[in-house]
Amino acid sequence: MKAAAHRHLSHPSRDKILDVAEHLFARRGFAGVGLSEVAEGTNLGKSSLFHHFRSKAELYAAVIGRILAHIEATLLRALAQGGDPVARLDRLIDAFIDELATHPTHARLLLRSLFEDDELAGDLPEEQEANATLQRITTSMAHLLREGMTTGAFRLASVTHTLQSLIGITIYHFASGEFGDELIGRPVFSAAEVKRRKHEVRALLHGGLLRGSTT
Amino acid sequence: MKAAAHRHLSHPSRDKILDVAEHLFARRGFAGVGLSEVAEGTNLGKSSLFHHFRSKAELYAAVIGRILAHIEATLLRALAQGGDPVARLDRLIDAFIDELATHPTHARLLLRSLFEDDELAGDLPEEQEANATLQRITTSMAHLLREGMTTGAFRLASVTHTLQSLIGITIYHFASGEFGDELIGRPVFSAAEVKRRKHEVRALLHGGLLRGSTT
DNA sequence: GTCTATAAACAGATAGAC
DNA sequence: GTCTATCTGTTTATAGAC
Repeated sequence: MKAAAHRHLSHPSRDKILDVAEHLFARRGFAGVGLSEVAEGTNLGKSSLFHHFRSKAELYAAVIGRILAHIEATLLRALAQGGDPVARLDRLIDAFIDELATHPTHARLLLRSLFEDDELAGDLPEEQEANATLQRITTSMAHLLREGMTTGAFRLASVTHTLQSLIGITIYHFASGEFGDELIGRPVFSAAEVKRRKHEVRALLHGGLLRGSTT
Repeated sequence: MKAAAHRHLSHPSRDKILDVAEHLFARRGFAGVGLSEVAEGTNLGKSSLFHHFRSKAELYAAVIGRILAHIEATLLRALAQGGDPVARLDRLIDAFIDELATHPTHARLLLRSLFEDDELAGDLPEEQEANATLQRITTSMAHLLREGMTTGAFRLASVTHTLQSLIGITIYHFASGEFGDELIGRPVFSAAEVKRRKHEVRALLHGGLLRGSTT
């Protein structure tokens, strides 16, 4: 108990570094951010960063790990409330969208961590823990889909492809930045558009795009 | 006529640079690629790159512009074949998926160009032409959705949110890299999985995820 | 159109004082 | 735990010979 508790104690400088790095990495990615910028944003010297993180890669992995842990907690809380598969899926999507809308850096970082696999070697313990968290998230979502299909609540489909579609629909939208804002016509992160997004995604998942067809 | 034709003449070195840069930028993004790598991959000296492109940003914009032009041509060809809105949407999605599957760099570059707006200033003529192409693509897709909704072929929904969903479902999947491969269990770009993707996306768009509901 | 050489700025990381 | 100073390598870009 006590051994794990240190993770949640506040380390002011460390947390400040993580906060600043999270915003910068979300905007410009791993390679696009210099440690001098991070130092500047934290009012610390560049060298002080290396007291808290051994390398830039470790800092990046820590940022990703922190948001994945937060997302996992949010989604598991939504799933744990029970109900039939349809109710749980609706709640899961709503919770996911709320999470991404509340933390505008998360969608971009999540998307980057999924397809910037080339930037990191993958050998740091922080990266492996982040990958494990990601694994657990996808596994619980896949389990829900599988259950819904066996009980007949969901149409029979490929679980993994459906999972990819859910990820694409939810995460991409909140990562689309200026393009999304201009396309939608209002800020993607505004309260009204977040509410509309939930409604639109739910409608698409429930009934598809076509009218009155179940093909 | 003759004035525009020079765009399509072959400029061996220039095209080779674009090819090499396209692969590198797709993997590691704008900031993650050094011009020395591009030079190495083309068997040219670093300085020779500056004879063909004024700056790294211009090279990047040229890469993005080239793939956007290719995608626009592909999608317009699919739309031009006519038919009712449902037929045209199905053909559009199939053509889009085929395009992304045939050119594995495109999904990542497209996604990056949508949300790496911070990396480029946006003032180069190459960037503005790329943005105009992107605008035309989204406009024709929006037009199709609007037509389908007014004729009653599609369920009434937000055109722009539906557009975002279509983009997320199609592009993200082919940009998901190792994560996607591991989730699906087979290479996302394998012929069998591309075929399955088309089928799964069509099923989701036609009937949604729930069984026998049209809510 | 490609090359060598070089400039000038910046990167990540380390040493050691305080 | 933060600092100054420094090392080493790399970055984009330019100048000018061929």
